[in-house]
Amino acid sequence: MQKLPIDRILNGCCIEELKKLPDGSVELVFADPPYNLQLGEGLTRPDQSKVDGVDAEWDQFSSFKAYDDFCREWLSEARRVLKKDGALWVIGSYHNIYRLGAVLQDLGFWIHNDIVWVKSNPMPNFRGTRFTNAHETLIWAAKSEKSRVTFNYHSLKAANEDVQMRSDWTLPLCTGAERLKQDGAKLHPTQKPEALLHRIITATTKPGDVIVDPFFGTGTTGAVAKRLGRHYIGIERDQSYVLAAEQRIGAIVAPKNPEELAPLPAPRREPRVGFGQVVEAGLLAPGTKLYCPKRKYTAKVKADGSLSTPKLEGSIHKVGASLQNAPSCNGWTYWHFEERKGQFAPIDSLRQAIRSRPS
Amino acid sequence: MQKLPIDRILNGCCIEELKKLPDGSVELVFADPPYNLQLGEGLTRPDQSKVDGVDAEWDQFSSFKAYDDFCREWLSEARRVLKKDGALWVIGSYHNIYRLGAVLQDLGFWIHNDIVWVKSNPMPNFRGTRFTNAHETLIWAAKSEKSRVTFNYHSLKAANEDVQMRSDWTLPLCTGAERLKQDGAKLHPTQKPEALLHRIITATTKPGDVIVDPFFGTGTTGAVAKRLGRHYIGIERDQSYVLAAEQRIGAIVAPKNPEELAPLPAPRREPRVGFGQVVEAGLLAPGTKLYCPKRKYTAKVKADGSLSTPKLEGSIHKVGASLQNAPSCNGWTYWHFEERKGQFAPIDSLRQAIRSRPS
DNA sequence: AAGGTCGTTGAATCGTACA
DNA sequence: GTGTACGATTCAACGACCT
Repeated sequence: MQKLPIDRILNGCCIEELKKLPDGSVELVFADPPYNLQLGEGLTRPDQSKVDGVDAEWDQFSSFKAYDDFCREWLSEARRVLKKDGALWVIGSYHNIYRLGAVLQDLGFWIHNDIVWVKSNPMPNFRGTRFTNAHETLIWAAKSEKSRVTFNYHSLKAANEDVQMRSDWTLPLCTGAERLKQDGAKLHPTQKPEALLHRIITATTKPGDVIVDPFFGTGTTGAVAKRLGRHYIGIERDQSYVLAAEQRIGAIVAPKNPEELAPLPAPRREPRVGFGQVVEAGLLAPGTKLYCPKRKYTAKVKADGSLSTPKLEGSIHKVGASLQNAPSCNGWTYWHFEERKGQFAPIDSLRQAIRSRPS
Repeated sequence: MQKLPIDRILNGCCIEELKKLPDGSVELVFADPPYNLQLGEGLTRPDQSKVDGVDAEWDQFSSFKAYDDFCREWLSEARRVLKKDGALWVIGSYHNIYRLGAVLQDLGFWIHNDIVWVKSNPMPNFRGTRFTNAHETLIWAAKSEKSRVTFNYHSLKAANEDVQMRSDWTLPLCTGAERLKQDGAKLHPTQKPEALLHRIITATTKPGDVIVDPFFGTGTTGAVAKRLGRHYIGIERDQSYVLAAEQRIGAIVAPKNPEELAPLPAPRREPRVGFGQVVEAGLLAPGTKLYCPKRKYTAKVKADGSLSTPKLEGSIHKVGASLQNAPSCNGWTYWHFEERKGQFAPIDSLRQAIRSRPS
């Protein structure tokens, strides 16, 4: 049996290189496989600039079946390489995550959680045709139903203000100085933020564990693993990525006392409360009349969470601004509803009610 | 072909009852399918043999296959029943959503978004072995890639503080008075909050549309549909749920004023005004100079409502696109005229002036 | 120095009405 | 059905540059 190529990057195809690794030899696999995006013609922003989309050859598959076959192959090898109590993380979007999830269940992996990476700064939908694609999905699965996987529950809870870490993680994209660049352009189209790997590794591995990443890219997994006192084995077929990753990881100093490394707390963004939620929650019925502070103007609540007057329609803010001929208006404090006969309250009180709902 | 059983609950198996509905007859399917099929009890293999649990892995595969077969059957019927531009929503957790997603993709449904329902008050994980399961996943998919589905973009934006609605929705569980009870116990184990259905229905249907829910349960879909001026067809095999749903929906008063239900119209639904009309109306004299936003390019207004530069002639859109070397251009917002000395305004403001003229 | 403005960018399955 | 022309459409974060 081969010796495990610890803390090295193997330059080659993920399936072939996985096949060279011995059975039951590693604690964790983290995988960020191709998403099979199948993008159409070039997308432009409203200002006519072009979106730098993912058009790499490695992301193209001819059919769902071709993609499924690919997944089945590398996931089988990943499962073989895992120790009995080992675990797997995969990340994907709606394009591929249902394929991945179904295949890994078929192979006997046992899902513990799926995790939603809620992006604090996603790319908007430029054409106004869909919801902003603001999240990606991760699956955390054990090698089998009987595996007793590592889960550092207490350190996660302690790091998270003594409440259990939830399945929704709000984190920003990988931008700024963290993003690897070459001649000013991003080196890799889909580099993941280190904070994401930090949380995964501190949650589900112990110091000294070995983590295999079969789609190593620019080596985020290796960088975070080294910083956290874990070992990595990277597999990457593009040599320019291998070189960049080696340089990146080489600059990182491994810690002296990995046991002391705490997981990242999970700050939860205060969710935006829109007027639509007030209507959805049944706090104001469609058709209810709203009044401006001096009762001079009125508007009607619509079922979709907009306001209407005989001449105007739009958000609580836009309609308020138009009526006053002002550039802007805070609709929450401008619009009032009749709470009791002759008693008016600003609709902001209803937003407060939503914010303080059971949690 | 049968008449559509509008605003009724059909007491029976979802597949059999769906089969009775005519082809291409409804705008939306919302489905909250059961996913306890793989949990041992009540599970039968496709061949109806007993599960003995000796061969755990084969057994698991067999149970996934049974669930997939079930999904394929009801999703096929759901797709058949949908109009050409119809759409489907399904909700699930990690137990079943990967099966559902993969099957619906295989059947030709075209995913537009997946949506994460982030629960503001989830049940904690009592044993401390996993992350708190704090979300469920919804998939919004069109009948096919070519479908032009309903998406009330402007309603959603107005309801959400004038920013695009994202794919992560934070909403509380269905609790309190909204939760149907019987002798103090919850009547249905997985009753969904009305706010969730409210957002789905206002986002992706128009008033008067027909919504089929093949797993009707206690009728949340029907209740919200009725309140929003949409029609429903519920299918439910448990008669006690049917009775509860009928009572619940019967107590709801359908809205009187359709204008309160209408989605915010897109600006483009306003009557089309050509640039020629601006010139005809004398709002811009032939020969007037127009400027691009950065004042880099200029063009002259011609009497026939076209633009000219020394090298180019054509519509406001074509000339703008050519100058920028862009595939397309909205001339209304690209071209500016000098309103007062040093003050520029887009020519779109002149179109607005024409639209708001008394006619 | 602190603060404001402007420009850039990120895993994206991103039109439609009319002739 | 198909081709053509109109014309609708973006949020948050970060860095550069200016006042």
